[in-house]
Parts: sequence; structure tokens; C-alpha cells
Amino acid sequence: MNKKQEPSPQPNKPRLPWDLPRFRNWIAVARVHQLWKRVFGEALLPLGIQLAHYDVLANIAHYPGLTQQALAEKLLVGRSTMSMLLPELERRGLIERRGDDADRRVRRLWLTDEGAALTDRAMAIHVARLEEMMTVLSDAECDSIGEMMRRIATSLEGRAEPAAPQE
Amino acid sequence: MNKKQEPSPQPNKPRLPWDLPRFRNWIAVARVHQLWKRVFGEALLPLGIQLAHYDVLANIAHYPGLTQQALAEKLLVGRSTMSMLLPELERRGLIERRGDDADRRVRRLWLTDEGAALTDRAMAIHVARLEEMMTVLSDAECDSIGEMMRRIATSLEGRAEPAAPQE
DNA sequence: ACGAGTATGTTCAATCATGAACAAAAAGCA
DNA sequence: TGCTTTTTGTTCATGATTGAACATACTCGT
Repeated sequence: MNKKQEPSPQPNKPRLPWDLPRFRNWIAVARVHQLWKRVFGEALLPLGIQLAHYDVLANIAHYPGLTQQALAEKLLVGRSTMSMLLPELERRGLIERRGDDADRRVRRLWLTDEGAALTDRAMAIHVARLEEMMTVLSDAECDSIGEMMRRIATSLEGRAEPAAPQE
Repeated sequence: MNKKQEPSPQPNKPRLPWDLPRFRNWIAVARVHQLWKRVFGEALLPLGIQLAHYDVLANIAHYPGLTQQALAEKLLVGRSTMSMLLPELERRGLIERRGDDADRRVRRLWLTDEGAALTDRAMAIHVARLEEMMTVLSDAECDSIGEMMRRIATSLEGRAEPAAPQE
């Protein structure tokens, strides 16, 4: 085949994406995200919850009374994931699901006192670990990452939502 | 030294992490990563492979002859994941696993011609989608993200690996 | 050379996430 | 009002990922 490799990687044609800065930069993003999930997931274990649970609880704390569908969209997961996850959190007395008189399809989500207390502790851990991880960045650097990522997110969502007519 | 914002949500104590810039910025990173995985995963479907397969193939392309263990470490997954995944790729004739005379425990990984061809196509899609996603960033901005992320990764890995003596 | 300790890969059972199919309820429309 | 379409949530079967336990092979110190 074709592996006549001289000494140096590739003479002129960049055969591997690793030669492209944008590729390498994105790899770094993915790697950090993956590492973070591991680190934070372990940090949550003492509280008896895992990442998926935390994501749910924190979002209910931020948007009390949101529906399962809205929560799933925020978390970028399917509806069925919530249907499988939430009964467990309800059984443990961390959340409450109440119907909505105005729309009897939906079940709105609320934290119980116990759930709110647990979520507070989890969020404290979250913030602490996050700031620990980000000590190598200045405030301005961190903000610039956030600004750029939001720009990308807007672009990505715009391309996905509008349901392209053709193709 | 912190935002004394009267009219807004919380009078003085920032009860929710969303009030903290570092928190919001990280949320944006996680969101983009998640969106990217969805977009790219769908883009790979026509090739008949999924993200996990692609990660394997691309890394074998980059590091031909690496061991399963080394691959698992690069991908930040467990060894058993490779043991479940690789036989499928081998069965499809995309990769080859050859023993190593110097160390008869390991199985070194190589792309077949067919696997290399498929990987080339997948990497082309990868790069195209990536550049599409990143059109909203200048080269310098993209590089700055990469540089900062590598800084964070080094810090994270340093904290996890060396098995801190106390706590 | 021998044995304890370590590293690699596989198997297996358990866990988790997902999409398709479904029922109930709402919204749109004639 | 009646009918169709859309939305919300659940169930279920499937595929993905994992850690523990194991067998094999290597390393290192003696």
C-alpha cells in the first residue's frame, strides 16, 4: 500500500487531521470535557448521586416547575431518559412531580426541601471543582472561552433546528 | 469583590452557580461538546460507523500498531470497552489485530486497506464539519481555545495521576 | 532461576441511554 | 362542534459502557 514514510510525517499533503490546528484544538476541548466528567463524577459520589442526577437537580433548581420535556431539551437528551431517571429521584424524595391544571399532559418538576439541600451541596462541590480546574485561566481568558463557545453553540443550533428543506 | 447587583435575582448571596461567570462559561463548553457529538455522529451514519468506531479508527491511523491498552487510555475509556468494540471492527475487515513477538500479551492494531480508506473518508467529514462549526472563530481565537484547554488538561491530569499523598 | 507483583486482554453481569411504539391530552382547522 | 395533527410522557427492547474477576504473560528482585 502506501506507507512509504520518509523521516518526516507528511511532505506536503496533510494526510492526517492532526496536522490541522483546528482539529488539534478541538481534540483538546473534547479531552478536557471528558476528564472533567470523570473528575466531577467522582466528586459527586459521596453525595450518593451521579452526574445525570445532578444535571437534573441543578436544572430544576434553576428553573423550578419546568416540564420533563423542557428539562430533556436543556440536557440534550431524549424524553425517555427523563422517564427512566425521574421516578428514581422522586422515590428518593428529592423531587416532586406535580400535574398542571392548565395542561394535563405535563408533569412539572420541583425540588423537595431535602432535594434542595442536596442540590445546594452538590452545586457547592461543582463550583469548587470548577474553580480549581480553572485556576490556570484568568477571568478574562475564561470569559473569552465562554463567549466563543456561545458563538459556536448559536451557530450549531441554527444549523440543526430550521429543518433544511432539501438534502 | 463580587457583583453587588441590587435589582436582579438574588439580593446579595448568589444562591445559584449560574450567577458565576466561570460556571456559565463552562456550561457553554459542555453544551457545545454535546451538540458537536450529535452533529458529527449523524454525519458519520452514512459511512456505517458511529463515533466510538471513528475514534478507534482515527487513532489507529495516527498511531499505527498501538496496543489496545494504549488506545483505551487515549480515548479515556476502560480496557473492556476496547475488548467489546474491536472484534466488531475486525470482523468487518476494517482493522487487524496482530500479536507482538516481543510481548505476547499485547495485540497491536493496524488498519486494513479498506479500514484506511474508510477512515480517510470519515476524517474528511470530521474536518469539514469541524471547520464548518468553527467558521465563527478566527484562527487566532481557535488557537487560543486550544492553548487554554491544553493548559487545563495538564492541570487536571496532574491532579489525578500522581496519587496525592494527603487527601 | 524462581516467585511475588504487575500489566494486558477477555468475559460477564449490571447499569445506562436511546429510539420506536403507544396512550392521553391539547391545538389547529374545517 | 368534530376531525386531524401535534405534543407530552411512558414502556420496552436494544445497544453501549463499565468494573470485577479471571487467565496469561511479563518484570523485577533475590
